[in-house]
Amino acid sequence: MELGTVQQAAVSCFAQRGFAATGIRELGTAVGLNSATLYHYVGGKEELLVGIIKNCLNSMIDGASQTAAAGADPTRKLALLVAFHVGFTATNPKTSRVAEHEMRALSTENAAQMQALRDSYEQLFARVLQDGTAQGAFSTGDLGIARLAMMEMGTGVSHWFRRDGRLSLPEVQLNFVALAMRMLAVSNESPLSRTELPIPLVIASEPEPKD
Amino acid sequence: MELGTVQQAAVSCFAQRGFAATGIRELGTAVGLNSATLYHYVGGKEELLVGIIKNCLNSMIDGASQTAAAGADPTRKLALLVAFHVGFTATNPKTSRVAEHEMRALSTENAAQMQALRDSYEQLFARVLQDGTAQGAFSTGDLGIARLAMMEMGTGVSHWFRRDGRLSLPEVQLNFVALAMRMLAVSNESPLSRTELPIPLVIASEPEPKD
Amino acid sequence: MELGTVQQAAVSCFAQRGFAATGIRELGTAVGLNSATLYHYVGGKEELLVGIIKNCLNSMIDGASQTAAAGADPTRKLALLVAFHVGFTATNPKTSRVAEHEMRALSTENAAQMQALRDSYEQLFARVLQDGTAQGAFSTGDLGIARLAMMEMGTGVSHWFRRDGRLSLPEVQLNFVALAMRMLAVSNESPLSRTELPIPLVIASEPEPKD
Amino acid sequence: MELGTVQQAAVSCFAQRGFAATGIRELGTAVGLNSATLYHYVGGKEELLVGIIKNCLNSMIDGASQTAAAGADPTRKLALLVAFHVGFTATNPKTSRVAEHEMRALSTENAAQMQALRDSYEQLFARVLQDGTAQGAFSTGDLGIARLAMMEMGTGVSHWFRRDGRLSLPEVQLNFVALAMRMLAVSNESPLSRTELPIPLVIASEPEPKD
DNA sequence: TATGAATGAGATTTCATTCAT
DNA sequence: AATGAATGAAATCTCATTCAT
Repeated sequence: MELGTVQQAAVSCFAQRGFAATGIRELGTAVGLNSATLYHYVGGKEELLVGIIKNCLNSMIDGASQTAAAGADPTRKLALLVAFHVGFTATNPKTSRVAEHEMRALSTENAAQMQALRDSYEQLFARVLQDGTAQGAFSTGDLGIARLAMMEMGTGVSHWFRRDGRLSLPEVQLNFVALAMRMLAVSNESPLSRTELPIPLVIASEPEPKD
Repeated sequence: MELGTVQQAAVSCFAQRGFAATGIRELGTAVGLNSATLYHYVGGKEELLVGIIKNCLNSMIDGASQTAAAGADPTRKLALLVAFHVGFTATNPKTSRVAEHEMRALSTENAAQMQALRDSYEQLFARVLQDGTAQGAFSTGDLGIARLAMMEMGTGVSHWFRRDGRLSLPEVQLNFVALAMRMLAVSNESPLSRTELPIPLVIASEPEPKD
Repeated sequence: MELGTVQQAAVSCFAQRGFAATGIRELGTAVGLNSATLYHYVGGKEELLVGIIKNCLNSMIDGASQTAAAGADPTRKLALLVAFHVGFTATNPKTSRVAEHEMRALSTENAAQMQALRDSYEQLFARVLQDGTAQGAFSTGDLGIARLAMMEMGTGVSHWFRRDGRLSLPEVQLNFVALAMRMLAVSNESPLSRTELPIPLVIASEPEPKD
Repeated sequence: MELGTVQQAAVSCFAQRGFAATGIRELGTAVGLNSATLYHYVGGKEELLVGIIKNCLNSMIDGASQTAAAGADPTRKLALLVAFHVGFTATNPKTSRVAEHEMRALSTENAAQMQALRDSYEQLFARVLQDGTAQGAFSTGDLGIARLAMMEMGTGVSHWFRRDGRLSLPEVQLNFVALAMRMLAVSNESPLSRTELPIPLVIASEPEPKD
C-alpha cells in the first residue's frame, strides 16, 4: 500500500464531499484498509490533508517557475504561465480544488504555511504582469483585477474540463491564452504555437478521473 | 428573533468554516439562542441551508432577468448581465459562496431542485451569448468556454472585493464589462455608462461584512 | 439526576479500578445515563475528576481549620487535627484515596491547582507541630519525618477501616491520637475525651460503602 | 537488551503515570525497541506487571525473613523488620509503589497469587507482634491498628525519601525504629545500633532515581 | 532478534435531533 | 417562544496484540 494511493482516495472524497464531511473510516474503506491502519501511513486526518496540499502547491510552484523561465519576454512568459495554470488545473482538477478550498480546515499553523506557498505561486503571475506593464507590453484597466480574473478563470477549469470532452486540452489552453491576451490588449492573440504548450504532469494525489 | 438573523449567522459560519464543519449549537450561540430553539425557526440543518441557497438563487434569477430586459441588443444585454453578476457577488459575497459550493451537502432531492435554479440562471447568460453570436455581435474561439470563464471570473469577485478597497464597486463592474467585451471581440469596450449600471441589493441572508 | 450521584459513581469506579482504567461509558451505565448525557452534567472526564478532588480537598481544609481552632494549645490542636484526619479518611475513604493518587492523571494546570490545595492542608499540621516544638510541648527526632509518618498513617486508614468492623470510629480516632502523642513524646496519651472528638461528615462524592 | 532494563522502564512509567495510562508503545520508545519486539521479552502488558510485582514481593519476603532471623527477641526482631521495610521502600521506591497499588490492574487469577505473597510478607510482622505481646514486651491499644499504622508509615517513605535529602537512610531507619518502639511502649527507643541496620539491595526492576 | 504492517475493539467526545416542560 | 435533559449514532484516534518477514 502506497501513500499515493491513500492520497488519491482522500482527494477523491474531499473533492466530492468536502474534508469535514469525509470520515476517516470512509477513506479506509475506499482503499481497503482498516481505519486504524491509515494512521500507520498518515499521522491523522489533518496531516493527510496537509501532505496533499503541500505536494500540490509545490508542484505548481516548480512547474510554473520552470515553464516561465522558457519565455523570452513578458508576453510569452505570461502566455506560458496561463497555459501551465490551465494545464495543471485540467490535469489535476480534484487535487487543485481540494488544495484551494480546504485550506480553511487546517489549523492556524498549517494554514499559514500553506498560504505562504500559495502566495509564492501567485507572485509568479504578479511579477510577470508587472514587468510586462512596465515595458508597455500590456495594457489593462486594473492590473490587480486582471490577474485575479485570469487566475480564477483558470481555476474554474477544474469544474468542467473533461479529458474526453468537446475540446482537447491544448485547445483549451490556447483558448485561455487568447482570452488572456485580449484582456491585456496584446495584439498577437496567439504568441504560442501548439507545440510550445507546456505538457502538464499528473501528480501523485490525483485520482483516476472516474473516481 | 427573525429568520434573516439566523440565516446571516449561518452564512457567516458556513462561508468561513463550511457547512459540515459548523455545528448547530455553534449557530445557536452565535444568535443567542438555545440549539433546541433553532428548530422553531428552521426545521433542521439542511432546511436552513436549503432556505439560504433558494433565496439566493431566486434573487439572482429575478435580478438578472429584470436587468437583462433593460438591454436593447445582445451586447448591452450581456454587459448588463456581467455587471449584475459582479455586483450581486460583490454585494453578497458570503451568501454567494455558500450557495455555490455547499450544494454538495444537500440530499439528492434538494440538490436537484437547487441545481435546476442554478441552471436557469446560467441559461440567461447562455441565451444572450447565443443570440449575440447568431447576430454576429460576438466573436470568440469557443462560446462555452467564454461563458464559463466569464462566470467564474465574476464569481471569484467574492474572494477579494472589499467595500472599502482600492476600487469602488462601479469601477470593478466596468472593468469586468470591459474584460468581457474584449473576450468577445466587441469593439466598444464600454457599452454602459456608469449611471446605467445595475445597483445590487443586499439579500436577507448576507451578514455584515465584518462577521 | 444530581451531580453528586454522578460523582459517587465515579469515585466508586476510580477508587476500585483507577481513573485511567475507568471508561466514561462504564460511568454512564453505573448511573443509568447515556454516555453522551454525562457531558451535560460534567464537562469531560478530567473535569469530573477535578470537581471531585477540589470538593474533597476544600472539605478537608475547612474541616481541619475549624477543628483545630477549637484547641487551646498545640497539643490539643494536634490531637484534634489527627482525630479529624483519621475521621475524615475513615468516613470518606474512597474519595480520599481518589483525591490522593489520581492527581497524576490531571493536566499540568489542574494538577498545580490541586497541589496548592493539598499543600494548604498539610501546612495546617506543619504549623501546629512547629508551634508545639517551639513551646517545648513536643519532642521527636525529626519533625518533618514525624509529620509525614503521622499523615501517612492516617491516610492508610482508608484501606482497612470498616464501619461495622471490630473497632468503632471513635476508638480508632483515640488510638491514633495516642500513637501520635507517643511519637511526639507527649506524656498525656489522651488529651481528648471521647466526647470531644470531631464528628466527620460524609461529603457529596463519597459513595455508599457497599458500592 | 536485558529483561531488567525493560522492567526498569516499565516501573518508571507505571510509577509516574500508572499502569492503565501507560502504553506499550511508550515503553518500547523508552527502551529503544519496537513495540512488537517487547513481546519477545515479556509476553504482554500484564505479564510484564506480574513479573515486576512477583520479583518485588519475593525480594521483600526473602529479605525480611533473613533479617528477622538475626534478631534474638521480639523487640529486636521487630526493630529489624521495621528497619528492613523502611530500607527496602526507600531503596526501591518506584517498584514498591507499583507493587502496592497496581495490583488492581491484574486479572483475578494473577491478583490472587500476588495477594498471597503480600499476605506472607505482612504475616512476618504480625507474627512478631503477637509473639512480643504474648511475652509482654509490647503494649499498645490495638495490635492490628499498630501493625497497619507501622506498615503504612514505612510504605509512605517511598513518597518522600531522597538519597541526597536532608536525612541519610540509616538516620531515617533509626527514626522509624524509634517511632515504632514508642508506639509499642517499649522503653528502649534504640534497640539497634547503626551498624546493625540491614543494608537494603536495589532490585532489578528499580530504575535510576532520576528516571 | 527485530520490525513494519495490520486490525478489532474500544477510548473520549461531539453531533443533530427530539421532547417534556 | 424557549430550554434543559436526553440519546443514538458517529466522529477521530489509540490500544494491545499478532504475524509475515
